[in-house]
Amino acid sequence: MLNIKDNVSEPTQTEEHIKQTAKKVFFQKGLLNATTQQIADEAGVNRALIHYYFRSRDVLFKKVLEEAIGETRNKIDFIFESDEPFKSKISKYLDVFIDRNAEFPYIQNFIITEIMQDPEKMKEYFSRKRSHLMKHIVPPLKKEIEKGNIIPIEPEHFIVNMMSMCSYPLVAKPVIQNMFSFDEKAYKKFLKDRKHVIYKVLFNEELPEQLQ
Amino acid sequence: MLNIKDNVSEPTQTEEHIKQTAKKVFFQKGLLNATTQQIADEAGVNRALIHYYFRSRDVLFKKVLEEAIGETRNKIDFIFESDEPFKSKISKYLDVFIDRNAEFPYIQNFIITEIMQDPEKMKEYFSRKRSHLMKHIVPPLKKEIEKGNIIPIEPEHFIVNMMSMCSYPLVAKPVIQNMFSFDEKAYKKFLKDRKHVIYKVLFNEELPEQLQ
DNA sequence: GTCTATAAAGGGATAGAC
DNA sequence: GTCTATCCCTTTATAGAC
Repeated sequence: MLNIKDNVSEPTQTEEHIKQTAKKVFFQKGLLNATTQQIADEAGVNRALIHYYFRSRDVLFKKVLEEAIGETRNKIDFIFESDEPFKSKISKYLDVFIDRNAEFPYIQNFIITEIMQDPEKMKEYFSRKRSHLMKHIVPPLKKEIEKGNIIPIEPEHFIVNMMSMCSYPLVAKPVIQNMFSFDEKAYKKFLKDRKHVIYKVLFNEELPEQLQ
Repeated sequence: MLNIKDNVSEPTQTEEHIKQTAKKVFFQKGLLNATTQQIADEAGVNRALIHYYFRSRDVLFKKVLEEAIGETRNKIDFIFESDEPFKSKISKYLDVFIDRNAEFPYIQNFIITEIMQDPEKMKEYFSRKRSHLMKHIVPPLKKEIEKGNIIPIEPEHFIVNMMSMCSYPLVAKPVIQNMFSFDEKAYKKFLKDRKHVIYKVLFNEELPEQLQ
């Protein structure tokens, strides 16, 4: 009997374990230039196994990055495909975006550095069609502005403001900790407050209790 | 006759040229892991010369980074040591910060990645005393809030909001260009508008004409 | 599937000629 | 000051034993 799984190459436990370890090393630890040896050590496997499963370091890179991007995209699409009010969607988006960036603070750094070294890679990681964020945010934002519920602003600037204020504090964690003499506890507290601060800055009103 | 310059090792033309090239390769091109060969090629000199002038790649790194950080710090200190009104200082700070980030978009990326790989490096790049930004911004910001001129906000969040909205669009240039399908011209126009947008978000009022 | 051994390439650093 | 030649180390990748 023919087993379809033989064709789609069901990942083994070891393969999956290596991938998860690589994700951690690259995006959590920020070791952008981690060697295959480092990843193998961290995963507790022999270095040759990485090549056995992924052929090359580059392929492992791509697999891990695509997976991480895809996960975030799915979460965000799920939020915006619901029929909640716009501000409530944005509130949930802040949660997801902050959480994802807290889990993998170096993923954006990684993307930017990778793309910089070879701009052609952009096309590999992002689809050619217009960003899903644009699609999800621009039309309802314009409507809310027309209705007078949101201070007038170009949608592009609104999106960039939102992403900036979410991403930067997480990406630049060491800089911020140093600047304000934050220990780990103080930094965590600071992050926890960010959601309220960002919501207030974006909409010029307090985050309602039911969205907290 | 004793020449003092012999002691302080006046940089030669070639030495300076290599340093400027390295600055460009690292911070403009974002080639964080540029090899000495790449830098030598870009500068049009022999690779051995880099070692002759700087002994090691690491020393060159540090020199270049310290120089870039120092330049920015001087510009910012100059602004805040004047006796202009607070909002006017912030407006000038936005100019400097956006300009510097536009010139060297990858310097923050570089700092973050370096520090992540060895947190001890933080101490080399930043002085132990409290950040100059804190010193310059926190007291006058509190006063303005008391006077009712600025919407109440924790100074730390104010500073992070400001830095986020300045830095991110420049650091994440390729991401933004892709998301909004911006060509070079559209991206430049977008950046030009940022100053107004950020000022408006920070102070909830339009940027006055005399500060443009 | 997993390991050892080794090939092959790249990159930092230095010695020494000019 | 500048160049060539070379050493040494790291890292990726693969061949082949088990």
